[in-house]
Amino acid sequence: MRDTPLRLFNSLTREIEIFTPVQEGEARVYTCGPTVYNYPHIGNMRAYVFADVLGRTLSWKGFDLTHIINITDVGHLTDDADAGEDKLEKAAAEKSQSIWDIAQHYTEAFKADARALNIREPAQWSVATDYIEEMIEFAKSIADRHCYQIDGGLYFDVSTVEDYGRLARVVTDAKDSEGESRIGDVSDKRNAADFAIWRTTPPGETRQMEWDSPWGRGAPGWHLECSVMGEKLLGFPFDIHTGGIDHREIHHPNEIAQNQAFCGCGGLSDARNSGANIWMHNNFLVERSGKMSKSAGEFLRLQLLIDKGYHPLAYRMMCLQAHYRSELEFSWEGLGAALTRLKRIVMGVERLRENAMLATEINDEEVATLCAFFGTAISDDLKTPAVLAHLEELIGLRRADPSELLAIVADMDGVLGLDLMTLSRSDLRIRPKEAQIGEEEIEAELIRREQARALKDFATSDAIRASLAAKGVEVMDGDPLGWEWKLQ
RNA sequence: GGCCCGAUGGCGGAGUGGUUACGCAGAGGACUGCAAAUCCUUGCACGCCGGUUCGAUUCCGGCUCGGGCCUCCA
Repeated sequence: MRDTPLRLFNSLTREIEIFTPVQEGEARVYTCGPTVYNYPHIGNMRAYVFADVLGRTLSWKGFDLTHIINITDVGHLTDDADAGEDKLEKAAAEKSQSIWDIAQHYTEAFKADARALNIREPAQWSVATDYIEEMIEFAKSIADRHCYQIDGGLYFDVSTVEDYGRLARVVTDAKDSEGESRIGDVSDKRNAADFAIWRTTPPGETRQMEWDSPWGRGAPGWHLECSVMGEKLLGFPFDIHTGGIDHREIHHPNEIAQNQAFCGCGGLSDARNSGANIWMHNNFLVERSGKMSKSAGEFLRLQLLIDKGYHPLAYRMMCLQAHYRSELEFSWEGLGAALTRLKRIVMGVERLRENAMLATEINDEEVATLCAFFGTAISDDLKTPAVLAHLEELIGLRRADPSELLAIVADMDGVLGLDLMTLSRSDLRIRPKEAQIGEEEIEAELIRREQARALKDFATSDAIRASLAAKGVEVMDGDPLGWEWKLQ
């Protein structure tokens, strides 16, 4: 099962390809990380759950994984590519805090969410502002042949590389900015798609984050950091570059163009010229009102789910139930369904651990078949929905040795990352922040109720149950926990 | 205006040229004083119109609807 060839969808070729590492036995992966000017919403986190499953799968298959996730703490603008304020500068101004404090705060918030979702620590969280010198060096090396300077700074001329925009499948006539494009001020760029490599600070202004460069004092363009850190930390070409599907259209084509310029590479019919062999993109988490957006004001944070009582891994389960390339619809009902599913799996694992299911006759064939299915599913472009189905069937097998099943579950969970071996039923108890009654009080009431039941005073016991129900507590006599908060 | 994607049962979400995963919800059963929880079993679907085919949910065309991108965004 481990040696089933790993097949992954490459956005660059739009085809499923067999993963073949650049370096035998190694896997080097770069994931576009968050811009830390605000809290991440759960849609943002889907990208890292996906990248984590990819990384876990590579590890599970025995590759020596080097995973880089960057932290973007400079360079993102609030509106179009040339005119907006830097998001971080803006956030800092609004809170009248140091931009560095802002970045630090939201970086920690992001990492906390990642931990809560069981996203493994990458080999390195690479921070953009730690690589300013390298960015300048990188830019210098491509400036003569691929860039030009205008008022806003140093710009990349996309017509100087072959196959610009292939990843996006955009029929970009670089020379032609006519048509109905809604981009307003295209300033004096040579091509509409040209982008900033280095943005100079306008005369008379000062920014909290700015550096000297051969093109004037200013800050790097957003696309530069990923090229530089990818090259520095992993080397071109590395194996896999991941990110959200939105990056397929602008950020990654630009990054690829920079990479081509840097290594003097030709066209993209050879994927390696892009800097990475495989480009992978996860689709969005959406809600009825449309795509989640940071700029739309309120957004769903992981902490909100936790406050409502959901274990964070319920959200991970929700992600795993859908294929990473499909849009996934978020709803509270759906999250509840994922939590219930996770709970039942965890209870099944607990049952195995207690050896509650004693096998009467062993049928190794069933086990072997399911293991093979698992290997096939995860190797087939990370089909986690199928993996979950196989896992549940496996846990329910009657004619199998529980300890053997347990070992297999542990192995599968190495890929899924749902903490199935350590999570317990009680960990998954719904825990709303806004509970109207304390746990001690509940326990006391339950003792009273048990006493009444012992005396067969069902009127009293039912009254206690009803009064607890009114406070959002559901009594469950047959459950190891005894009681549970109700959702909502 | 341009480019692209999707449309599967009550909800979410897989997959397939012929026997249509799975989860949640629902139903029935076991258990329970009852209920809940749990376990077992189980009903329910492939947007519309054509075409290809012995046969299409699956392939092709059109239509309708929904969504995304073209501007920062996972």
